[in-house]
Amino acid sequence: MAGVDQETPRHRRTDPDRRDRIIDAALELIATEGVAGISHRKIAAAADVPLGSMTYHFAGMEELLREAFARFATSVSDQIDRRMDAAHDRDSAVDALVEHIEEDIFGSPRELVLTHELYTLAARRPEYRALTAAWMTKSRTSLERYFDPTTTRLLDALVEGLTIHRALDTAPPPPGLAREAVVRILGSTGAERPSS
Amino acid sequence: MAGVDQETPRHRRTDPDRRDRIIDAALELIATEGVAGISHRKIAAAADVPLGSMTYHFAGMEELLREAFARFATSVSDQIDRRMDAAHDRDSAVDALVEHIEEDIFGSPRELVLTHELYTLAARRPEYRALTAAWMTKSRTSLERYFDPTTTRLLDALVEGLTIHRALDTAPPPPGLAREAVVRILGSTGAERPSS
Amino acid sequence: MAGVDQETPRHRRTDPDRRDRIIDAALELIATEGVAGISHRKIAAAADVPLGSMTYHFAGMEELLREAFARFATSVSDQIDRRMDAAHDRDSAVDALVEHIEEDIFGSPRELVLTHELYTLAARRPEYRALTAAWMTKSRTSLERYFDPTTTRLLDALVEGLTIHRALDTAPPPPGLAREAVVRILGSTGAERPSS
Amino acid sequence: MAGVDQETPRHRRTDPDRRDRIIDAALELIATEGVAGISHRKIAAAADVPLGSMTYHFAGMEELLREAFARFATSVSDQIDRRMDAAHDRDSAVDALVEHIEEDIFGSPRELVLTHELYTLAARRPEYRALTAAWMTKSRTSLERYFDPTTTRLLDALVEGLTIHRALDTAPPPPGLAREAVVRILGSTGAERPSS
DNA sequence: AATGAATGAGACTTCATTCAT
DNA sequence: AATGAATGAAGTCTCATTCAT
Repeated sequence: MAGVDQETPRHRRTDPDRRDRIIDAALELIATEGVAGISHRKIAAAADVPLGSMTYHFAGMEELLREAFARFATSVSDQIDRRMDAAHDRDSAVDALVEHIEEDIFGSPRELVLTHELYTLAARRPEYRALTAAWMTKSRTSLERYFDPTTTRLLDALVEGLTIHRALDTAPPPPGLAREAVVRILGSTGAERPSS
Repeated sequence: MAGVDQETPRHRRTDPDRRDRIIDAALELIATEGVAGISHRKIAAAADVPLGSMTYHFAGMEELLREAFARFATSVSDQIDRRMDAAHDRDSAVDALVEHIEEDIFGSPRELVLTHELYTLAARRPEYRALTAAWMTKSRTSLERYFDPTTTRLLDALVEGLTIHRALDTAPPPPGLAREAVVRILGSTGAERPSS
Repeated sequence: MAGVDQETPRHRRTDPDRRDRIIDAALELIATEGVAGISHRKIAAAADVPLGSMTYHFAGMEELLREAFARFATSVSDQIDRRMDAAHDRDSAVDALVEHIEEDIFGSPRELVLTHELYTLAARRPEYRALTAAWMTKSRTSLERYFDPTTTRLLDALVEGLTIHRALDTAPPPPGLAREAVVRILGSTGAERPSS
Repeated sequence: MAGVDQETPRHRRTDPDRRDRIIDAALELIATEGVAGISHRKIAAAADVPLGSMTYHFAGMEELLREAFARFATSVSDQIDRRMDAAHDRDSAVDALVEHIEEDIFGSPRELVLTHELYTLAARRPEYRALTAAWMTKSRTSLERYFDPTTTRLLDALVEGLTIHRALDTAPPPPGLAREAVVRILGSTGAERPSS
């Protein structure tokens, strides 16, 4: 199947990467210019596909947008999952969480920007809310390996708030803030971490 | 000559509210259609001003956008300020905070949406980050009447995270979550407050 | 449905002369109204193509302008070439040159005007200087069939100067001026040429 | 009169420099951006006068353009006049002429460009032809101090042609070309200059 | 006499989509 | 199945001019 392009098949079968390439290009372009700045033309050029392909593969910009953000939400929600996966106990989970807050998002403008683009879409439209809700569910599932449901919810919200404030402020937060936050949310529930 | 124009003056020469009306119309339109969906034409129509007015009063869409969000940020950051203003001690401040989380934002799709549009802009561009940073500063100043600086920062971040998760989830959060969060952040610092 | 469109196909899909027609229309409009007076709209109307065609076929007004003047420069530089082609010896070449000065340009306001529009562009921008330089090279090549290089250069300059002064003066020049000029430039070089 | 601005005259008399400043600014802007690129706005900004002044002082762009080019034509035609003025005999007049060809115009993009803008206008419209005709008349009068009328006309045309070709070519002309041209036009009329 | 405010017209360009192939 | 050609609608912005002051 794959890899038999050379022998001139009578009917060139549909190029399976085409769609993927378009979606990736769209995502990159959204990161750069915002949802407000994209267009079929720009995406087609970035993906190096003919303009006509765009409306052939996707019914409209709407559909493309939805698929692009679905891909993004999945990929980004894998992140905290991997971090929690790598942790082996509550203590290292806390460390991982702090690192996540302090590095993952601030370290990547691309993700920061795409996250907000998605939130903006989700704030207005239920279709996208499905994406953000699934993302949250996945985050929480990851966290629940080490924390009880309520603590998990609070930690999840806290991560969100700290991350956003870190990104949207002009001055950096005081050092150690993230850890302090986590410690307070944890309170006396379960094993307490001695001051690191 | 032709027509019945007598009542309306041919040229509305003086209209000092013009600029303001345009800004308000822009904000309303952004709430409805998003930054991606606005245009000079639509805003002009909504504000009932000639299209030519748009670039007369604002050097470009950029300038209009910036002024619109400046107005929004100011108005919305007054909100928590007023809530804290109305509180008279730490306990009622906590109550106010919980109410703020549970009502202010979720209660108004307009504000939720505009907030995210602004965050998206701010994530990409420093000019807008100035707006969000000022907003955060104002929130914190309000909170610092009742809480120490570190607690304030954490509460502020928590409010952000809980609000967003509330808005971007498809299921409502468990009741009492906001209060539980605040209580944990407060921890044993200062006044006791028995578990609600 | 409404109207009597039956005869005309709804969408004129294939029209291979489209680009050419636009260039011609542009040139004619420049002759009439000047580079300062043209616009996509006017050219589109003159060429009977949709406005949207303009930037579809040409990346911008710049590109259209360049192609239009390239066409013009080529067509006009063919002129003296043809005249020199028709001459069979030095004497008839001189006659042809005099006729060229006295008739070709003054005889056609269109060419006069377009020439100056091109010169104005070339005075400011190297891209257009490539056109005028090629034109001059071609003129000189034509003349060098009958005259040595230095004489050719001088004749070429003289033709230019006399033509322009003829066109930009309000009174006609004294009769015989062009011939006198050529005779002087030729001087005693080569064949004598008895006073006509 | 001049210099009594301090004592608050009851009625601020019309600022006599205003018109001049506008004309100069227009000329400079035309040199930079071309007739095609100017506008009331840009000129007003460059002259530092209110936009409203423009149509107050000049009936329209037409009038301003005419005055600007009248000023330019006068100033530039003074140039050769001064050169001929400085010469004291036929030989030094020839030297001055050669210098004029080789330096005056090529030395100043501004003048080159403005000259062509004027020629372009004159090629199309008689009003501007009056300007170019007067300019030529003045040039010829200057030259007739040293040369007979026919020679003058030919020299004048030659200067024109050589200057233009020098400016519109991409390669520089062979050295000594201008002098060779003048020598040939002079021919055996009057005193001949030995090859320098 | 002079000008700031305002605007309708029109400038160039980009766009999503359609259609014939 | 896929796409190059084409276009009508709409985008932002600039403009000359008018008018009230």
